[in-house]
Amino acid sequence: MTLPHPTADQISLPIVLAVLGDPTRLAIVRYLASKEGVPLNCSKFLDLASKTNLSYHLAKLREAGVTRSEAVGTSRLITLRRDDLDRRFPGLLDSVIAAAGEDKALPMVGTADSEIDA
Amino acid sequence: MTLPHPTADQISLPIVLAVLGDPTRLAIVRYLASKEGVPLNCSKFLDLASKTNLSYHLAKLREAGVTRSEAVGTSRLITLRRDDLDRRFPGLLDSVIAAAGEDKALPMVGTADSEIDA
DNA sequence: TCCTTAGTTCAAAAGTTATTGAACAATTGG
DNA sequence: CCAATTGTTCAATAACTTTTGAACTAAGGA
Repeated sequence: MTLPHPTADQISLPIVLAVLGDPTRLAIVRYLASKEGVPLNCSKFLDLASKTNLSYHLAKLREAGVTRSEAVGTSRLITLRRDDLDRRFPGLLDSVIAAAGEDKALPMVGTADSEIDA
Repeated sequence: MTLPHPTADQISLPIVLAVLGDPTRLAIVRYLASKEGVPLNCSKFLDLASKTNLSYHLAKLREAGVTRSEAVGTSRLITLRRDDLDRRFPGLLDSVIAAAGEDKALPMVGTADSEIDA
């Protein structure tokens, strides 16, 4: 672990909720949850936002304690902090992810808007 | 019901999360949940914020579909939309409220800071 | 070494949200 | 009718957040 992460007990509920209250970040978390166990790098999310903007959103998720980012070579391997989140806020992540799955308005990783509009 | 409320299926997950991601609003929801069934008026929340600011936060909660405000005389009776929220986002409200209950940093209705600091 | 890939940082601009006070309505009680 | 109570609206401001592009670092491969 290279970048600054809060410890499990530093994770704050309002901050987590605010961070998840952004459609781009919610889409990232939803995708991470769907690939749980598989560490993903930032490039997976490039259809959600620009590289710079992704860097910003991924930092927000990391600083809130929602994700863990590990530097490996020039990559960042990003994982959901499910263990810590479940311990701090039992049931929260699952209900958010389930609800996000029902939300047709959320952006999706791997679903180019251009293909839909075309 | 007098003021504009979204219908249950208009309630949006990111908006609900963003709205709950504010400590003042989270404290309001936490208190509403603790008095569930009892409609409360705005004055109950005056130790959280000024009257004007409360009006703003209560409007946000209402517009997000988290609360229902009914005009009765010069009062607004405010209730949690638990039924609609549970239907749309099963488990979400309960896990948020449970987590908020553990959060010592959240402002509290009926606990004047002045008394604590004194 | 040079080039590419992966991602960060910085500063600026744009947009949004929160907070305030003064002025306003609407209802209720005297 | 008058005054008090309850809460809203409005405009201003302050404070954040998001987005952008250009410049940067760091690792890895040819």
